[in-house]
Amino acid sequence: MSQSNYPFRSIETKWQKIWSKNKTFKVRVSKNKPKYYCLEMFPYPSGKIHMGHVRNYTIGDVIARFKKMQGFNVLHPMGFDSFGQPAENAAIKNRTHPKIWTEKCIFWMRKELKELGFSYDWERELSTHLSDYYRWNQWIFLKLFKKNLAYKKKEEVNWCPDCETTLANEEVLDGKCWRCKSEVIQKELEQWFIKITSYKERLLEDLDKLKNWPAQVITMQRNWLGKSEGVEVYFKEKERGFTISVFTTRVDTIFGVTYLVLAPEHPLIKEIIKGRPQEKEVLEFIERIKNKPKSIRLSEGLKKEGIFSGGFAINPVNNEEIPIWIADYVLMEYGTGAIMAVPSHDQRDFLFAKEHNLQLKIVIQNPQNPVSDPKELKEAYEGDGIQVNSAQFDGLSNQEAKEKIANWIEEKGMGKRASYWRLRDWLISRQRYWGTPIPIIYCDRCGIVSVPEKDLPVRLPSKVSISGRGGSPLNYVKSFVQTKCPKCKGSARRETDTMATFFDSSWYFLRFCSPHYEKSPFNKKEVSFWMPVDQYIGGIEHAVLHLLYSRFFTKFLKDLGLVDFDEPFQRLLTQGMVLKDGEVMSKSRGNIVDPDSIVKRYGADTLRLYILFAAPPQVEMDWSEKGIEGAFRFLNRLWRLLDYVGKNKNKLSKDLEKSMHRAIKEVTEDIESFKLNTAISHIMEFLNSIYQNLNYDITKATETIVLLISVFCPHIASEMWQRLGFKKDLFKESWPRFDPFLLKEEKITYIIQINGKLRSKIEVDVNINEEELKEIVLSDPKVKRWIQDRPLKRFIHVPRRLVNLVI
RNA sequence: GGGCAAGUGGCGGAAUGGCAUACGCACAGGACUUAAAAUCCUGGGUCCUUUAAAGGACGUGAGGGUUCGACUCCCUCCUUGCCCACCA
Repeated sequence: MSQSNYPFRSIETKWQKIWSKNKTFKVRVSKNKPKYYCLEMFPYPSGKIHMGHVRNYTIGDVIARFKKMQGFNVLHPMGFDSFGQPAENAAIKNRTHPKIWTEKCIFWMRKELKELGFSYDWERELSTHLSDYYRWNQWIFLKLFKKNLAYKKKEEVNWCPDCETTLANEEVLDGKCWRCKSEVIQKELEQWFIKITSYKERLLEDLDKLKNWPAQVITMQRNWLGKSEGVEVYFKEKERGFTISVFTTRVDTIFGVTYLVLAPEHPLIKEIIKGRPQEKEVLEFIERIKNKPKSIRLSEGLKKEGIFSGGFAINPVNNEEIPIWIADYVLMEYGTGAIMAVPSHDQRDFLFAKEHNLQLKIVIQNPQNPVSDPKELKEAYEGDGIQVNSAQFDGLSNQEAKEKIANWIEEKGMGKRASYWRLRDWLISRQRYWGTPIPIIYCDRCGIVSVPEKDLPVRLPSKVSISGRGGSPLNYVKSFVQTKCPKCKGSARRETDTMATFFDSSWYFLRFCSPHYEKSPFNKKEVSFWMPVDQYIGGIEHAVLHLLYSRFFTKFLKDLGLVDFDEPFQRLLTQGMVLKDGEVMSKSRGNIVDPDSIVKRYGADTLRLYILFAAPPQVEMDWSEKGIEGAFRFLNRLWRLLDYVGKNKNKLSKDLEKSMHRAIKEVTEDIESFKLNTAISHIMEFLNSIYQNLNYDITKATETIVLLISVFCPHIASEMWQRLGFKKDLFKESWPRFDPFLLKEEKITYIIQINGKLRSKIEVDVNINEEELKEIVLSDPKVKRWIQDRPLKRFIHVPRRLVNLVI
C-alpha cells in the first residue's frame, strides 16, 4: 500500500477512544425531542463477527446516526443472545465451562463491534445468560403458568437423537434438526408448552397493522398460522352407529365423496375394525407406519400408502354408503384426523383412488372442458365450475353452493362451520444445561408447584458435568434437584429442563429500555417512552420464529397491563445475505471472508462503505475484493480534499452550490427510504463535482460532504471535521438542509420524441408556455427532417420533461 | 406441489409509465514520472454506413397485450434464488 493512503488506523483508534471516553453514544433524553428506537437483532456470541453481522449492524448504525443528527432521541442498544447449544458443544469438545467459553466469545465480539465504530450505548449492553436477565424469563414464565398459558403434557415430540433434546416444530427443517442437521424422530415425552394458540386470532388479525413490514414476511407468518375455514361434517358408521367427524374446506364437493380416510393414529380405528376379518392386517399396517420415521414418511412425497378398514360410513347429504380407509397421507395433527375423499376434485385423493381402484364421481363441471364420465379424467379438477350430481344444488356455481351447502348442513345438524389452524403450541423445554432453568418444583403431595416470585432467580448451578448424553445434565446435580416444596415445606425436586433460547429473545427489546431495572423485567415508564421499536433490522431467517414469538409475548404482556401497545416492531427491514461467488458464506464451504482482516487492511470505514454500496440492503450481495478497493480509493480521494480547502479564495461556484444542495436532497431522501447504495453514489457524484471546481473556494462543500458521509464512515468524517477547525463533536451537529430554491432550474432540457422515439433535445426557459414550445419544437431542424411533409396527428406535452410528436 | 422475490453492459448495480445502463469495478487512451505505482483527466451497449464528424438499426430472460410512449403495467412461458410443503 502506498504512503499516500490516509492514515485510517490511527484515525480509527483515536476516535473509538474518544467516543468511549466521552460516552458519545450514551442515551441522553431531551424532553422536547421525539424518540427513535433503532434495533438490530442481537447476535449469538460465537466468537467472531461475520459479514452478515457487519451488514446488519452497519445498516442500523447509519439509521441511528442519521436520526440522531436529525434531532431525535435515539435508543441504539446491543447485547448478546448468549444461552444455547454451541456453548455446550464447545464445553464437551474443549472441556471448558460454557460460561467461560461464552464470556470469552462475548469479549471478542464486543471488541470487534467497537472496532467497527457502531454507535451503541454500551452502558445498556445485556447478556441473556446472566441471572439478572434470565430471572425475568422465569418471572414471565410464571405469569404464563398462572394464566394457564404454560402447561405440561405428554406428547409425541420432535426429538433430535444427536442433541438428545426436543425441538419445536419451528426448529425442524426438512425433517432435520435446524442446528445439527440430523434426522429428527418422534418420541413420547412430558414437555412444557406455551399456549401460543390462544393468541392465534390476534396474531393473524394484527398482521394488518404491520404496514411497514415486508409483504414477504407477512405472508410467511400468515401461512405459518395457517387458518383455513371450512365445515366439519358428521359421517355415521353404517353398522355400529358412531360418528366420524371430517373437516373440509371444499364442502361444495360433498356430493362427490366416494370414501373416507382416517389417519393411522385415529382413535376410532379400533372400534371400526374390531372383530372384522381385516383387523389383524390393519393393525400390522398401523404398526408399520408408526415405526416409519416422519422424515421418511414425508420424503416419500406423493407415494400414498393405505388399507381398507372393512367398515363403511354413510354420507349424510345423500345417504350413500362409502368405504372407510386408513392412509398415511392423512395427519392426526391436523383437522379432525379424518377426511372425506373426493378423487375427482382433489389431486391427492385422485392418485390414491387410482392406485386402490376406488370410485370417482364428478360434482363440479369444468366450464372450459366439461367431462361427464369420470373415467376420462386424467387428473383431479380443482378449479371453479358448475355443480352437477348435487341434488338441489345442481346448476349453482360452486362458490355459491359452498355457502348454501354449509348453511343447509348446519340447519339439518349434519355438521357445523369450523376453522382449523396450522399453528401448534410452542414447545419450550429442552434437556440441556446452558439455558434458563424452568422455575417449577415437583412435590409428591402438592403436585406441580411454581417457585415463588421472591425466590427468583432459580440459579443455574455452575458445577455440572456435560457429556452430551443421557438427557438433561441438571438431573445429575443433586444440590440443584433436591429442594423444599414452597407449599408444604416437604422435600421435593426441581424441574431440570431448561428453556429454549427463543424464549430469551422474545422480549429483550423491552429490557433494553431499562436494562438494569431490578423490580421487574422492565420499567413501565421507560418502555412506554421508547417502545415500540421504530426500526428493526435483521435476517429473513427469523421471519417466523423469533418475530412470531416476540409478537406473542408483546400481546401477552399487554393483557397483563404491563405494556400499552400490541405490536413490538413498527418497521421491519430484512437484509439480504452476503454471498461469495454466488454461494452463501459458510464455514463448511470454506469461503468465509473475515471482517477483521478487511478492517486491518483497509479500515472499518472502507468496509462499512463497501458493504452498503455494493447492493441495496434488502437484496443479497456478492462479496468482491475489487469493490473494497474502490471504496478505499473513494475515501482517500475524500481525504485529499483537505489539501485544497482554503487554498482558493474565489467564491463558491454556482455549479458547485447547486450540486451540493442536490446531494443533500438526494442523500437525505435515499437514507429515509433505505436506498443506502444510491445515497452513497450521490455522495460520490458530489465529490466528483467538488474536484471539478477546485478553482473556487470549496470549504463549504467540503464541510457538507463530511457531514453527509459521517453516518456511513464516522471515523474519517470525525477526523476531517476536526481538521476543518471544528471543536464540537461531529455527531452533535445537525444534518444539513437543502434550499429548494437553489435547486430550481432556469433552463430545462426537453426530450423530443417522434412516434415515441428519441429524436432531438432542446433547451428552453422553465416558464415557457405550450404554444411557444410547440413553435420551437416544430422549427427544430432535426424535427423538420423527420416530419418532412407528414401531417402531425398529436402533440403530447409532458410538462418539464418531454414532447412526443405523433405523425 | 404451493407461496414469495428476482432476471438490465465484461461485472456489482441506477432509472414517480417519459433520455435505458447513474455511481462504482474492470478495461482503453492521455497528463504527470527516467520508469512504475499512485494521482488527475477522457472514453467505452451491440451492429451498420462513414477517413472522420455525423447518422441509422437493434437493444432490459422469451413471446404476446395495454399505451402517444413499457426495464416499469397486464397475460403466457422459461430460468434462478428463498420460504413452506401429504394442511383436507
